[in-house]
Amino acid sequence: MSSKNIGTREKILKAAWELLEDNRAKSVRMSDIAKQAGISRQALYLHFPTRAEMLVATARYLDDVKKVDERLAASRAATTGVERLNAFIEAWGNYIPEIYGVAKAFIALQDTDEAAALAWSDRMQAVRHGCEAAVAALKKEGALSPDHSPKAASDILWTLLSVGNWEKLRNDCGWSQKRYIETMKLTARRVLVGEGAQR
Amino acid sequence: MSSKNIGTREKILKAAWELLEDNRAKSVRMSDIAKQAGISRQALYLHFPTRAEMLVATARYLDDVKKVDERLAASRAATTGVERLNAFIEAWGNYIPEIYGVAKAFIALQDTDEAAALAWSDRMQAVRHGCEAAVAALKKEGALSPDHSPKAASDILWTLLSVGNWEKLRNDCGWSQKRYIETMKLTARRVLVGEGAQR
DNA sequence: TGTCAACTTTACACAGTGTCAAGCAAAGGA
DNA sequence: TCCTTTGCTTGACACTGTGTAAAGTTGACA
Repeated sequence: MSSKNIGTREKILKAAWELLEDNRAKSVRMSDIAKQAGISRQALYLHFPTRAEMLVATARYLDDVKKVDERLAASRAATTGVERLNAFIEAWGNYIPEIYGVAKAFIALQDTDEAAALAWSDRMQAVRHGCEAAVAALKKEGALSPDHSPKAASDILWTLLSVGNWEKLRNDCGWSQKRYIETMKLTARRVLVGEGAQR
Repeated sequence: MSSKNIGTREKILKAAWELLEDNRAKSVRMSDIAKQAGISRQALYLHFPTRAEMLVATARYLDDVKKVDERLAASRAATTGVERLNAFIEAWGNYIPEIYGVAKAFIALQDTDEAAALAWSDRMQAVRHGCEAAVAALKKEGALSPDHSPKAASDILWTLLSVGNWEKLRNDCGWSQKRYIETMKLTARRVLVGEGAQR
């Protein structure tokens, strides 16, 4: 044990996750998390100095449990560029609903908390690398649309696949998850892949 | 005069706008707005019962000064569907930077304040109607891609043109406003317009 | 038996929103 | 001229949520 009780720390992270998961939008307070974890509010501060750092830890915990990086990396196995693009969209797009609660809390914190903003931007960079890899695969086989440089194409794909867009389509527009994935695949292909290599 | 001093009310709205405009991200407090308007914090509450209602009024004031609805309506003058789509993207896309400060404050409020959420969603519905009109124009001349129903196409266009996407591309990806507009036009065409009628 | 770590309880400082009440100054009747 | 109303000021305070501080409890382990 490096320090503290490892069990309590995990209880906290799980509690935070659970609350963020279904308490959508409503602010999850430190006291709520403590109650959920079955400990005192102050014990929380023994493990995490601030709310922001606790959320960062929660995000890491989630990534760890859910294995995002592995899932994103798996999309690299596809042979053709388009297949790879599809695999990446599927991997990330299906991951979003699993982290949505935590993601939303992070996005809300971005304006007020420097550390949280940094942590979130770091996680989003991982997604960006996935976008860049998919675009590079297209480029390599000449399938990338001549309208976009690889950087521009990555920017577009990254923006397209943002949590905000997922939220809008699923919540505001009432799309199903399946439809979201399929439309994203189609859209990405239309925008990024050159006319000759659409399929 | 219905009540209160109309001059002070406008001073407040202008002050709020100015602060939201360049105080990006940093939270603009009621006391900050009062100071900027040259009145006491309490006088603010004589005009607006809550921060949320003040922001709603600020948004309305902005729309009034900037004439969004007129600008969006102007895009309906275009003859062909694609031209209309372009005109709409240009009108709305160039409006975003002018309201970005206020928009951001609203988006931040969405989770905590019901009234603010409603007001913002109402404003976004206006944009949505513009999207629907542009899509309908495409559909009418058979230029709408067979991949999408009018509703789906509107959803996609609406999502594409969200403030969040503008923010990501301009701030995180470093795009120029001109580039944003041009790429959005191209993207919308690629995604929404059928193969035969791309230009 | 003593000590240490993890946790509890209680209390408080601080920021920001929103409320309340008393006072003040100018405009405009009667 | 006095009186009332309107729009504002000043100052105090309640409430919520975060984060700090300190003293007390409990159980493990040596």
